Amino acid sequence: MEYNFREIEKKWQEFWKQNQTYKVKEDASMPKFYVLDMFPYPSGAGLHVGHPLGYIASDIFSRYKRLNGFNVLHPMGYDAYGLPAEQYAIQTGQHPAITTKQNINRYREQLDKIGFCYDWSREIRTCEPDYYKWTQWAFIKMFDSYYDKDADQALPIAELVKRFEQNGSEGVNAVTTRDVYFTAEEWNGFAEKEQQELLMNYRIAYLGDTMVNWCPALGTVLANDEVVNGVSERGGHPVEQKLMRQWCLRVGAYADRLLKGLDKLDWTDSLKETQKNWIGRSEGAEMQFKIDNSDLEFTIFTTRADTVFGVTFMVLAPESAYVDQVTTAEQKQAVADYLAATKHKTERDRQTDKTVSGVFTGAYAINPLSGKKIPVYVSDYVLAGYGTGAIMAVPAHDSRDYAFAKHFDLPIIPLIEGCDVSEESFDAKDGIMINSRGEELDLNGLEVKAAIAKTKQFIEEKGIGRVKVNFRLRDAIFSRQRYWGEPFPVYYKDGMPYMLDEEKLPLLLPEVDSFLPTQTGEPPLGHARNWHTAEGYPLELNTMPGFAGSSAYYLRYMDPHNENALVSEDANRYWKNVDLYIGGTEHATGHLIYSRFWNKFLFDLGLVCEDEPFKKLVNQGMIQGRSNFVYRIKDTNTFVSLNLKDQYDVTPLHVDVNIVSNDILDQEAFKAWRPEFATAEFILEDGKYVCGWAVEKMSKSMFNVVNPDVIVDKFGADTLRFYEMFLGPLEQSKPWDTNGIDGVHRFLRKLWALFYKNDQFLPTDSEPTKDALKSLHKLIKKVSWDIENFSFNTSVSAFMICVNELTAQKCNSKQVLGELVVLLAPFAPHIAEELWHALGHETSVCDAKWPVFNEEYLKESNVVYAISFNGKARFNMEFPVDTPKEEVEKAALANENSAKWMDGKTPKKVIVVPNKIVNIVL
RNA sequence: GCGGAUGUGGUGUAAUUGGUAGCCACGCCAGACUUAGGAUCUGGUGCCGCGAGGCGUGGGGGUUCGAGUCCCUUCAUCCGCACCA
Repeated sequence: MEYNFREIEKKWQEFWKQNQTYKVKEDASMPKFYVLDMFPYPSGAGLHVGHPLGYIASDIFSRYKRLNGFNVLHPMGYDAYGLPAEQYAIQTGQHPAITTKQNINRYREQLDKIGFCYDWSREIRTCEPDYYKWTQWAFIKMFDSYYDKDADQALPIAELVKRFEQNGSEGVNAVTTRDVYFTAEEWNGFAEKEQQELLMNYRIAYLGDTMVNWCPALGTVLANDEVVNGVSERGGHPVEQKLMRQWCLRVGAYADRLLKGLDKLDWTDSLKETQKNWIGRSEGAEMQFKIDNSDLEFTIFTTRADTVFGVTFMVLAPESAYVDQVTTAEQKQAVADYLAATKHKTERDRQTDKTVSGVFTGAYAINPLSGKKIPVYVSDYVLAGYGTGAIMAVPAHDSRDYAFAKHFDLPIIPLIEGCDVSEESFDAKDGIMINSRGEELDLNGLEVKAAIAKTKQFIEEKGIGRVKVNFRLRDAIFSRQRYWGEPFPVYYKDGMPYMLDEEKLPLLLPEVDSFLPTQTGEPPLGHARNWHTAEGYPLELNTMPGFAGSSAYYLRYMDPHNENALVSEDANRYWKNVDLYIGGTEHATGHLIYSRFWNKFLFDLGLVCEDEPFKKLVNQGMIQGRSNFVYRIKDTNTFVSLNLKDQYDVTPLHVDVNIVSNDILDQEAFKAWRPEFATAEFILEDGKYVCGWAVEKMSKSMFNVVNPDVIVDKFGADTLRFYEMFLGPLEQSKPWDTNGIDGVHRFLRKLWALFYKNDQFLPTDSEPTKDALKSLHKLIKKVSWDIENFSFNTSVSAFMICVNELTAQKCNSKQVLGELVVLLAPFAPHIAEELWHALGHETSVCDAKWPVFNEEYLKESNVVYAISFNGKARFNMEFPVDTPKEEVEKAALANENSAKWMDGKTPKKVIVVPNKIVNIVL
């Protein structure tokens, strides 16, 4: 019997479906394990061979855990809202729901062929109402909550209102957009609208004014990467910075917890580091500076409080509210011109353009410690979004301030002993302070760190500032002027937003005639008819961004059909959180931050039992494309093989990798590929046409996309699964190279040959040999360790070695082969299932037991030691196992060969190494 | 600029975590059987050298009886973040 993978794979995929082999239920008698893949956005291009890499790894791990007695939750679904479907809709008029559904069907078909153990009864799609109902629901909860700093958690806004009614803002320590103070009397006297506006300052989901890239011609907000040189990437329309009222999530309130939570997680250091940088905690101080001859004062943030005596000017961000207030009449025009100029720069331009620019406001501030008068400037190197949007400039010790000071010829005062600031600033935070004595504060002679501490203490005592921790992490902008996204459960009354009743959820995405913005510049939902509540209040026109639906999806898999809750308490208690999450590193600062935030919020409300969603996270590497080239002799239709091409004047052309095998071109397929090549002629080497190759991104335009279906059809799913793992370490990026897949396929055939020779079934009930048990147990040990440590590529090699050994031994023991099949099941489930049944088992190999490793089988009767002199191995000696070190040492020295190598010298030292080496140092 | 990673045969990689570097494959070479199949099997294959032997993990230095692995330094490549005060 031949290894007919097509028949085998079809047969068992059908069997698993019939028997619902992969369906899981909560079962208190079994330990749970939750393995999750980052769910895909179903794009029109379908899966290429790089996509399943992580899925295969998680599938292996899931199956392994199941064989080890765990109740494994391993679900799959689709992140179905997104831009490409909408853009396709704009171009073709095809409704995004239709394209999305088609794409999902295609994905599913491709996934099914690979033989994953997903429980498809738990599938979710973010664009389905029974799913996005819970996205909308969570949004309402966020709207109805505020972040209490004393409790260090989110609390119901209703409780806050009660406190306002009794005591006003007094004693409330909450995360806010800006500081506000009012009494209970004032609060109770406010009209409804005023109260709502004040509460917006506290809500976790709030309407806020944020700076965006606004493109008036397109009527939409653009992301930074959609803007090039101040114009839109599509159409070249001007883009400006605009303050827009948008829904925001107060992610910043969770900054500290998001940072601290990382310590508990089993993530890679590099990923944790990326998140740490993104959150960007920095300790410093806020300080007030008064404006000369005015009651005005403004606050700055600094991490270098010690350098306050070196402040020679102040700088405000162009967007700072202080700018208008401090600018003098004489400077009004100059400042206005500068602001107009910066307005047309995108944030990205401002970051790339390092030339110094700025303008004097005419105002002077007073240094609160030295009493000196210092000029106040406006410059776009100060960001409105960080700290207070204003800085004290210390040119001697900050390179940006230094550049500014040089440009505007402002004084530079060195504050650290021995530093040279004639050419550049001295930014390092160490040294002894000088030039830092004021009337009340003297920092001279102190180390920088001590000086920072002393200054902080001083300004707090004097009430001119306070210690402050700042985060780089900003609140998430949550509005998109798009159609294909979750509608907000929001309506407007008197210009203020209100939430729909939870019973009214889901608020269905309405039909529209056009997916473009309206004539008046409203988002696409402006086209919807009857887009208002029953009472006639207008509904929100924005939709939610991509990360909304993916933030809590992992919870929904626990209880996907629950109509009354996102997840029931029981299901959540059982499954808790994700034990293993596998996905790309590109989500490090997006999805993985938002999702943690979203989960912590639900945790605060007591709705979920774990405060971190993903315990262990593994990032699989990207699979790049391996392009092939043919070389056309210029102005001809003749193509020359790779190693002869230098003899001609040639143009390399990309050729479809699917008509090339092991870099040999299929000439007939090439002629049929495109009409212009039908008459192609070839100059061959050794009768073959050899193609060139290069590693490039996998994309249609490079003709290097390899489709998993094609591989499955040619070699089988088990070969594909094995080969993807064999390619290299999971976390590493690597090019796909179909060359080499033969080796893995050959291995599966060798395995098959252990069971079948012609039509004869080889395994018998014979007693396993010592050698066979040794080969097997070596494999059990290796594969178990490898799977636990995600070292799948080395496992594949171990399988090959084991099968080679068993073949050489002519092993036919059912016992040994049976255990081998179980070890194989996570990697190559189809062939494993087939052989498992061939061995006489009735039930699925998925329900088998993982073999138990027994050290005894690996023990050798004799041990060979390499005898080395000064680290160089010279000859071998054999000892019975467990010979004491001392005896080995003695015997080695007494050996006649040793005498030759020692040449009469006395050894200085003899070391018996656990690795069976005796090193004699002369 | 800051941070993270990686550097081993012609190629993908491995190395019991400080213990004989190159496992397992691809490719290549030779042979067998076939003979148009990109099939299968066996053997060989780091480099230099006829050889004994020598040299070899990006380069240089160090620790050690012993270094791909640890330390210092340097180069190269890749990936994040980037005027964050």
